[in-house]
Amino acid sequence: MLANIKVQQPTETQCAECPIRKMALFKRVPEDQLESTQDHRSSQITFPSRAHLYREGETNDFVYTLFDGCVKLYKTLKNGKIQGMRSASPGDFLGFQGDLDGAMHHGAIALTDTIVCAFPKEDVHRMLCEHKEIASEMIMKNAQMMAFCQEHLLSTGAKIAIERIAFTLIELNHRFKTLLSSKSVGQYERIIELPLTQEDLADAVGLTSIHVNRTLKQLKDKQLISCKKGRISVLNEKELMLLAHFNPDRIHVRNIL
Amino acid sequence: MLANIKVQQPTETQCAECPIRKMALFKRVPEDQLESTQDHRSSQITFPSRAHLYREGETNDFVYTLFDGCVKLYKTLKNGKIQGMRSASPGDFLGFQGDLDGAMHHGAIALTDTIVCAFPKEDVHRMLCEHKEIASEMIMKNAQMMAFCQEHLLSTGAKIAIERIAFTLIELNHRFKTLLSSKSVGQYERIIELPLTQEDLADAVGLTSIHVNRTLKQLKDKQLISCKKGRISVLNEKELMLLAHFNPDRIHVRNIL
DNA sequence: CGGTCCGTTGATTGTCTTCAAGTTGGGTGG
DNA sequence: CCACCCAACTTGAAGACAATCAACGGACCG
Repeated sequence: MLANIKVQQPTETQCAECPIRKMALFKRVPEDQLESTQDHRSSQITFPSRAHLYREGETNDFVYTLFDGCVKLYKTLKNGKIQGMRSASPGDFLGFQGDLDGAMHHGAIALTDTIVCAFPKEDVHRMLCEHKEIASEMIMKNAQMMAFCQEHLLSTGAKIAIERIAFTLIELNHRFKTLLSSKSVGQYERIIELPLTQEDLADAVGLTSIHVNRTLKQLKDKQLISCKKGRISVLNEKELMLLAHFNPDRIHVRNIL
Repeated sequence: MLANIKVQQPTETQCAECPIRKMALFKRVPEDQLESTQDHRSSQITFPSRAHLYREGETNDFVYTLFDGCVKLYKTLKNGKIQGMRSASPGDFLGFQGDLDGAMHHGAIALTDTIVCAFPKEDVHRMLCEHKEIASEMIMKNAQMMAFCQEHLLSTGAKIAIERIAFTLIELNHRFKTLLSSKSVGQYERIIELPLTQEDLADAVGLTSIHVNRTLKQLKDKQLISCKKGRISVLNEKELMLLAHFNPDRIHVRNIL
């Protein structure tokens, strides 16, 4: 469970000042009510890279809003094969599933040092009832996750290796780029280093890391990406988007509720 | 068999009498308020087999609760390849996506003659705000759809052909079985004919229909299934579940909100 | 009776996996 | 500082699995 290495922040960010709130679950909670939502929050917790937030098949008492970092959500088969569900980025809501009290349907492992805001699951029901802004936002977040999951499924089921890999890279790159450009008013690193090992990428796209390695080489030869240990960077977004059949409008959707 | 349980309603079913309401979006709306939700409903609509409820890339003014029948939800790539997202069954909520007014991210085509309850999209916002029971149910339905989509992704990304096919068949069979046993208090056809052509199944699992045909032959040889034109039946659930790595508790989850 | 949709089968090709060995680079402890 | 270690990455060769190409059968329908 939480027994992992967790460190309390010396000073916790207050919800009212939270820089990612505009993309998190409390987006629509009026400023003057934030104090009460904050009561639900048990704490900010940090996880070092490669630590588990929770494990597949085990129960976990918290849900999280990802505050900073990158977290791999994945499932496994009994034969050991892994399928990545999503590389979560700041603002993502983690750990919610239909049977809140049951064993987790997937695992979550930090790809970088990570900070999350934790909420006891027992409060989730109350939060959703008391704040219909949260319920609305939950519906929208879920719709976004659904859109992503379906594009991921399309990618995995109907594209060839190089297209799938291009898709996963360009989607994550696009997501981080949007985040960074909204955080820092000015400019941001034009080239982002995605915190993925080739094996993480292999899990995400449903291929072996060996074949991912060979395919990445093709992409490097075409100057579309660059790699170093545990990092992959997108160099040519336009070409990758074409290769990937990537349309940001299908995934990164503006909310309507 | 599916075709038999469908009853064409000469007069439209009233929400208060709706036999599938307990699994639909209005599950929790108090009896005495049903009249107002009914006002939102524009009509029951029937679609013949192989008609589109809506098409990918086009806009559509309604969302639907599937009342009777089976509907294939799918996406396509520009090269023509199709990936099935889900075979929807009665109680499923269709056509909702984050950008309600935008072009549909997926298409929906009837696999059998189908009856849906249609709701104008412009009322969706109001419905969710006015009835928090609907909002809650929406959140739960979405969690279920998410769980399914993720299992489907796991299946597509990490299993071999025979396992994927077994998974898709046993999952759909299990879903229909649950529906039928709750509809008819007494017994139901023990063997269900799933309304899938081999090509539909191929789309769902991300394989060619030729390879699906060969794999189905293996399953027939093992007496696990039987086929006729446009119908596939599960004969040995237990064996198929093992083959498929299928765990109903991961997908067909009891609600908690 | 011809047409069409769905299913079946064979032969061939190609993508991806598996097995098997390296190599590189960062980190650690002597 | 160097030696060592380990995880991540790289490369080659062989084989498995699924796609493609091609042809045919059978049921249903107008």
